[in-house]
This record gives sequence, structure tokens and C-alpha cells, in this order.
Amino acid sequence: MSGKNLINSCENCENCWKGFKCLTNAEIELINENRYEAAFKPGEIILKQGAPASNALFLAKGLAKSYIEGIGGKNLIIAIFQPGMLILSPGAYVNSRHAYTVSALTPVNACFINFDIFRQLVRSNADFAEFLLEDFSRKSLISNQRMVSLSQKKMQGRIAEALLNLSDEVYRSDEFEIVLSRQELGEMTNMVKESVVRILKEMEDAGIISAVSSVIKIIDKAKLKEISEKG
Amino acid sequence: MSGKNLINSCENCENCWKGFKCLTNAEIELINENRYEAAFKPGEIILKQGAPASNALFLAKGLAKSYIEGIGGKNLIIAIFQPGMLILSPGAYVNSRHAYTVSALTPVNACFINFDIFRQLVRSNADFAEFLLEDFSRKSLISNQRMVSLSQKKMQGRIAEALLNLSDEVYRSDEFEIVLSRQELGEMTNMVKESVVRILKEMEDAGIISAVSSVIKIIDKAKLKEISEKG
DNA sequence: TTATTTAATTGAGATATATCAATTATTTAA
DNA sequence: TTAAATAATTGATATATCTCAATTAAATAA
Repeated sequence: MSGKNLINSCENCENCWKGFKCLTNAEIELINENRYEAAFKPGEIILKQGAPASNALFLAKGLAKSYIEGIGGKNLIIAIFQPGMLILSPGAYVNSRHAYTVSALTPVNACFINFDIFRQLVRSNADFAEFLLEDFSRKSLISNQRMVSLSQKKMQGRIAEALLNLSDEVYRSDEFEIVLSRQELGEMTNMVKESVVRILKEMEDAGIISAVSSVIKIIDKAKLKEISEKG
Repeated sequence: MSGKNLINSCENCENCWKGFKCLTNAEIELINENRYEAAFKPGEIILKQGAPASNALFLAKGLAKSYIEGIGGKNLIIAIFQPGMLILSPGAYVNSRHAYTVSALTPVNACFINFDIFRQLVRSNADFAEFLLEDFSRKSLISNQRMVSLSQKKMQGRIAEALLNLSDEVYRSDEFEIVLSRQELGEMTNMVKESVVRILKEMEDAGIISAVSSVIKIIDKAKLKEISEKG
């Protein structure tokens, strides 16, 4: 962690969580005065599964992954976090422990806010609370969707879904330089890296994508969607 | 649906959602005056995936299952609901659509409360809002846990986990008459009914459980836990 | 009660996916 | 810039799980 390129104030932060729009100036100021910003290098751990969940976290810059360290050390990537996103471990409201590990995929700047202060704002500002409930709900819908994908889709469908998701939600482009290794792509889609390589090649041979090392280009998006939906 | 054996009032309801404890008498009264109670027979659908999510639902009596109707009509059971539980489709706060179907496993009595009223209470009562956030968080933790189980455990581990869960959380006994068919046990653990039968038999042969038609008895709980944890 | 439907069980064979081992690229560090 | 480490790729084989088809048991309706 180093302290360079810090944000001056929450007020003029372009990447603040949308929920902050519900806050009064005084409340924003409270957050601004109580936040701690830190910079992480790629690969560094930002939150560790099992550690105390005493902060809410906001990603100001960069990309991060959350993943559950599962059985026999096998990881399952839960989400890719982008600037503007709230990272609030569900354990915060339950057992005060992080349910997953979060680590930086690129250089990351993140703001930590003490959970007690965050919680107080939730209690005192109904719009803010409702925004948080919406955020939780959205994540729950995504989580249900992923449960179905992981359990019902075959490898092709899972990879297709992951690529579409990266294209639509993360990189917002049909061509992108992916920061995830084949191993990590496997941890997102529940397959071993060798299978990821094989499926990507299969799709390349079929003219659906191009995947030259880390640059992925979606050529036939309609076909990719079909593979994703059919499973 | 029929209207017999209805509850007189939320105040003296033994199976009310614990979140109601946060409400004032006036708020309880508001709910009581605006609730609609209905009785369902086993197999009947209580909420339908995709239909408008305009109510919060409370289970007053019986058991219900929530399940996602997935790819090619394949179901994934998300949860077993018991009396006292809140059934609030995560879509309520997002797209006003039910993310899953809920159907009765036994005779069920359920109370419907208009979501606008429920939402108003969340906005006006911070303790209630916080209780709801806790409820959502708890479900999120369970959901993460299940995602790992479904994707990383082998069939034996998934069945072991399901049996332990039914024993600990639903029936609260090591011997119970299960209301789920082998097919449904498969929809909980992501396997075909034939595999469920084979694994149950295997565990019976190993002296870990006894499973005579619908009566399941856990004989060696320690061993079952070990199978569940090892995966 | 008997007939009919539905659920549970069993076995044989097919398939998706993992594992293992070897090779080649690509990064990173010296 | 070269050496060392890490990541990607490929092929051969093993394994978990599903599919299909047949049979039996249990539940429901006539």
C-alpha cells in the first residue's frame, strides 16, 4: 500500500458510490473525514476471508476480484469490482467476518469507511438505506443467476456467459485486454485452466471470438449469446 | 386457496417474522390491517417466477420451497422456508419481478403484505430496516456457501450437506420424514434423481444413515459432517 | 379393492470434464 | 540480456455423473 494520487474529497470524487447521492452535505462530510484511502498493487489482498469486517470499502480506481477460498484451496471468483462499486462483505451485518477475499487485479485505489459510521448513516437516512437494500438485492439476483449457470450450463455456456459479462459490464467493449489469467477465468466459471484453453480455442476455431494471449475480441456476439443462453 | 384456520392478529401470532419485534404497536397494527392470509395445498404455487413482486410474504404455517426454473425446465431449489420466515423476492427492490417460484411442500398458511407498505415501514423504522439488511446478509452468506458447495463438492458431499441442513435447520431432529422427493433432493443438490438414490444407498450400506422411503435417520452424524466438509 | 398413475430403484452404457505429464510461450528478475 | 519463474497449451487417459431403459414399489383414483 502506498499513499500516492489520493482523492481530495468525496464531494468531487467522480467514482463515488451512487448511494452517496442520497446523503446530505453534512453526511458526505462525515464520510470524507472518516475515510482512509489506500493504494494496492496488482495481486495484493485488500480484504481477507475470515478477517474482521470492520469497514465498508469503495473502489475509487482499478479492478478487483472477490473470491471464496473453497474446498482444498480451490477458489471461486464471486465478482469483479469496478470503480464506483461498494464492497460490503455480507458478514458485516451478521458475524463481522469477511465472507470472501478481495484482491487487486490492477493498481487499485480504495477508500475504507468504518462500518459503524456507515451503519449509522444507513440508520439515519432512509434513502441511503433503501439504496443499500437495492444494492444487496441486485447482488442477490446476480448470485441466483450464477448459481443456475454454474450448476446447469456446460463449459461452453459458462465461458460464453463470462466473456459476455466482461464485455458488457466490465470493459464495455467487444475487444478488451483481459486482466484475468486462464486460471482465473476457470475460477470464475468453475473449470480447470486446461478446459478454459480448450473451450477458448474451440470458439476461436468456430470464428466466434479471437483470443490471442490476453487480448480477447468478440466476433460473433449473437452466437456467443446463443451459446450462453442454451447452456 | 381456502380461508380456514386464519390468524386473528399479528400481535398474538406465534410464528411472526422476528423483524416485527422492531415495530411499534401502531406499525404492527398497520401490517395487521393490510395483510391477506391464504392457505395453500401441497404442490400449489405461492409465487411464480417472473410474476410481479408486489407483496412481501410471511409463512405462518407449513413448509415451502423456492426454486429457480432454469435452463431447459431444470429446477434449482434455492431454499426451504419455514414458519416465521420472510419471503421477499430480491426482485422487489430491483425489477418488481419474482426471481424464483415458491410452492407449498405441506399445507401452508401465508400472509401477504403489500410491498409498498412494507417498504414504507423499512423507510420509517431504522431497526426494522437494519433487521431486513441482516436478513438479506444472512441469505447472501448462505447463497455464497451454496455456490461453493454446488461447484466444488462431489455428489456425496452435496447430499451429506443437504441432509445435515434438513436435520439441523428444518426438522431439528436426526430422524425425520422428509417431504422432498428424490427428484427434489436432486434439485437441491444439482444431481439427477437416480444419482440421489445411489448415493443414499451407498451411505446406507456404509451405516451412516438409514433411508426407508421417506423416513431418513442420521446414524453417524460425525461421519456425515466429514463427508460434507471434505466435499 | 383394483386399476392407474407416480415415484423409486437398478444396471449398462455414454459423455462431460478433470487429471497428469510434457512442451512451449511469456513475464519477471538478476 | 540472459536466466528463472510463471502461464499457456496440447495430448492421453481417468473419473464423476448423466442418460436411457427396464423394473418394482408406493400412492392415488375409480
